[in-house]
Amino acid sequence: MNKLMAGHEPEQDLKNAGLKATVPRMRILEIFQKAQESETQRHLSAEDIYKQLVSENVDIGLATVYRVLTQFEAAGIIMRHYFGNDRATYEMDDGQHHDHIVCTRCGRVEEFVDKEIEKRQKMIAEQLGFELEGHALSMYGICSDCRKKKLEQK
Amino acid sequence: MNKLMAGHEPEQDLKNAGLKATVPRMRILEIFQKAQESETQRHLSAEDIYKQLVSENVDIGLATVYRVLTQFEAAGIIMRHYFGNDRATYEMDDGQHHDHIVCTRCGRVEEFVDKEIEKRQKMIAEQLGFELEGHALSMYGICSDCRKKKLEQK
DNA sequence: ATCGTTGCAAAATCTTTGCAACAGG
DNA sequence: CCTGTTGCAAAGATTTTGCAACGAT
Repeated sequence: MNKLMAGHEPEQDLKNAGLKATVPRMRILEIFQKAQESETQRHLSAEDIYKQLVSENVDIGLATVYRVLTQFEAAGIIMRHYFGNDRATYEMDDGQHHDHIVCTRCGRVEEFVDKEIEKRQKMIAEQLGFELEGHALSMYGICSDCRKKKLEQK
Repeated sequence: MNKLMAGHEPEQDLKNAGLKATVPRMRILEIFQKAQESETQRHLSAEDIYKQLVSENVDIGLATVYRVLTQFEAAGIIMRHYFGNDRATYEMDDGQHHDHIVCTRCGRVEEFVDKEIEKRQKMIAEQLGFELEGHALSMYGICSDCRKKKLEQK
């Protein structure tokens, strides 16, 4: 029960973030921690989380999920992304910036960082007279699995 | 009244795109053509267009604006972007791909292209096993005008 | 006991759709 | 004319908010 366990002790993690350790917040944080460890599905929407909680017989409202997500984002526990255009998805914020490539068939998301791209972005912002605050780079394509399926169908 | 005037003859442009030249479509296309020439405000939302038409005493419904925008996008006349997260904005599609940097203070949008970034994106997609279909790179920052204002306030 | 938190329902926002009236070719 | 198009109103989808009840300390 020490700080080294951070990341697996929802109650302590919440208190460290200055948030009361309530049932909804702990359950939601657990879902993110579990998702973080999984190969796929690190990115969850409010609806995803709500459905999972309901299926676990947790009595919760969708509004609460939204409120908790907002609080977690403000606390730097999670990050919000808008991939398509419609719904927001969230993933744990490990402090390391990264960009995404999203499969347009199955929705799978892979993450990457490219120092060269980051460097050129800074340069371009400077040239255009902007003080760069952030950026969002999302690429869209067909992942290896879906490409295989595509070939099999032919 | 010839093809060389394309870009300034809404009626002909619409027919070329396979769309009937109706009043709403012509008015909306004109708005985009005018916006295209302006230094600022090349990016318009459905609401922007609707308000402008209403202010010009054109009898039109917001639903029609949305329908026309969808048709124009399908016809390759305009491109849709999602900068923030909430509303979509559109700009004329000149056929040349470009990315955007958006001022977080005043909403001003500048466009740019960087061959090196494009090249590395292709490379990364390949490494991750994706067949790249597209990408969206938006940077966010404070533009030169807003930086000046910021300094004056201090 | 206190003050933040929750669930519910209602509202807000942006966008799409059903439908009868209308208009372009 | 005939079919596509429009305006209006209503529905959808996602997210936010008001409020009274509830719960952690």
